[in-house]
Amino acid sequence: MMKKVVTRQQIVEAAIRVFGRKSYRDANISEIAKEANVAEGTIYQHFMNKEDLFFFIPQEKTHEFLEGLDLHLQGIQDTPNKIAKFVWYYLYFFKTNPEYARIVMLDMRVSKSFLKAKGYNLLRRFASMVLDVIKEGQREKTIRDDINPYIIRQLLLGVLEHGVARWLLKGEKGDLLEFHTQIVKLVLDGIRNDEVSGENRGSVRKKRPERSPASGKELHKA
Amino acid sequence: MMKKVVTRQQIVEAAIRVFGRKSYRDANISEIAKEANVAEGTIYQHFMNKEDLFFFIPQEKTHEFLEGLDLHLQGIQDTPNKIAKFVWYYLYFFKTNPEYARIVMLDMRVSKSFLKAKGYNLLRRFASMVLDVIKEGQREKTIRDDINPYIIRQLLLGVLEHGVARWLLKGEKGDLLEFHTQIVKLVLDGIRNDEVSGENRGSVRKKRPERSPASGKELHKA
DNA sequence: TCATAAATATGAATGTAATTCATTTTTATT
DNA sequence: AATAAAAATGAATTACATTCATATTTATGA
Repeated sequence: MMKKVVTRQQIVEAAIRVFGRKSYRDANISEIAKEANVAEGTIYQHFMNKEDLFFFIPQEKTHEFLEGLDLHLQGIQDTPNKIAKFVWYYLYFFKTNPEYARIVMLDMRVSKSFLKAKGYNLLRRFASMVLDVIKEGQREKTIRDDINPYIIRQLLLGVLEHGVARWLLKGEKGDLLEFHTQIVKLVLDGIRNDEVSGENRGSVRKKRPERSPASGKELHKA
Repeated sequence: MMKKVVTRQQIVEAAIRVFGRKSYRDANISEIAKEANVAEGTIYQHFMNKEDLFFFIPQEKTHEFLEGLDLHLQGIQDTPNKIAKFVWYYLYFFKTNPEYARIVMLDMRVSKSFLKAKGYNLLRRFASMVLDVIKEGQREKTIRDDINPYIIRQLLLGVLEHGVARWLLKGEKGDLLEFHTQIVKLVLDGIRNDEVSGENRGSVRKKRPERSPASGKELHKA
C-alpha cells in the first residue's frame, strides 16, 4: 500500500506542471493523466474531481512558504524591518516559484471554493502573522495606531498581490524584486511629500534622499 | 437590420445577469440563451464563443465608470484630494455595481485573454489617469518624487483591488466604503508612526488624531 | 508458496456543456 | 409580391469531465 502514495504524488506533480502552464480552464484531466503516466480514471480514485485536485496543490508549497518565512524573520528586531522582510520574502518566493504563483495568484485566489480549501487556511496563517506584526508594531509605537490594523494589512497585502498578479499576467517580464525597497518605503512612509504639503496637515519631515537611478518601467506599467 | 442590435443587447444583458451570479465556469450558454429569449445558436451569430461574449461585457459599464469618474474629479484642486476621490469613487462604483464587480474583479482581471479585450483598454485608461495625477502631484510637489510613479500607482490600485476582491469573495458583507478614509490616510501618509520612529529616519510629524471609533472587523479580516 | 480478499488502476461508456451547421424565418430591396 | 440577404434556429457534433464494470496489483494467512 505504498504504491498508492506514489501514484498520488505523480498525479499532483503532473497537475502542478499542467495547471502551472495552462489555467484551470484550459488544463484537462487527460493531459494530467498522460503526464502522470496514469489512466484518467485513476485520478478519480484519489481526488473527487478536477477542482478538488486543483485545490490540493498549494498545500505543500504553502507550508514551504511559511517555514521559509519563519526562518527569514528570525533575529529581526523591530516591526518596520519585519515588514520590509515580509515584502522581500513574498516577492522572492513567488519569483522563484512561478508555477505555484500562477496557480495560487491567478486561478485560485479569486475562487470562492478556495475559501473552503486547506491551502487557504495556510495563507490565512500568513495573513495572521502579518496582522500580529502590525499589532505588535502598534503596541511598541513603531506603527501608527490610529488606523485599524486590518486596513494596514490590506494595504500591505494589496500591493504585494497586485504586483505579483500583474507580473504574471505580463508574462513574468522584469525582476519582481526590483522595486521591493521602494514598496517598503511607500508602505511605511506614504506617498505624500512632507516638504511642501507639511503645511496642509501640520507636520514636517526632512527631505528624503534622492530617487535611486533605477527606474525600469518594464514591470509596473499599466 | 435593427433587430440584430436588439438581440445582441438582450444577449449581453442576460450574460451580465448570469455571469454576475455564477462565475464563468458555472454559467452556461444555454442559461444565457434562455434568459435572453434566444436560441443557443443565435449567441454564436453575435459572439465567437463563450469567452468572447464574456469579455464583451465590461465595455459599457467601464465607460460609465470613466465618465462618472471624470465628473467627480471636476473642481478638485490638489493631487491629494484627487487621490482621495479616486479611492472613494472606485469603492463607490463597485459597491453600487456588484455584478460588474464580480465579473471584472474575480473572473476577468486574472485572465491573460483579458489583456487583449477592449474592456481592458478602458481600464488602462483609468490606470493612466491615476498615473497622470501622480505625476502631476510630483511636479507640483504634493507627492513625493523620489519614488517611481508606477510604483506609487501600484500601491494605490493594489489596496483597492485587494479590498474589492476580498469583499466579493466574502459575499459582499459589510460596507465597502466604510474604510475609505483610512485607506486614503494610509496611502498618503504611510503606516509608520512618526512620533516615535522619527529618529530612525530623521523626520518629525505632529501627533495624528485619535483613531476613529468605527472598527468593524467584518470586511477586512483575513 | 499459494490462494484469496482487499485495494488500486484501467479505459470504455456516459453525461454535460460548448460549438457547428444545414435549414427556416425574418428583414430589406426591387 | 418576388427575391435576395441577413438573422435565427435547434438538432447534430465535439470536447471534456466523470462514472463504472472489469482487470490488475498488493496484502494476508493457511
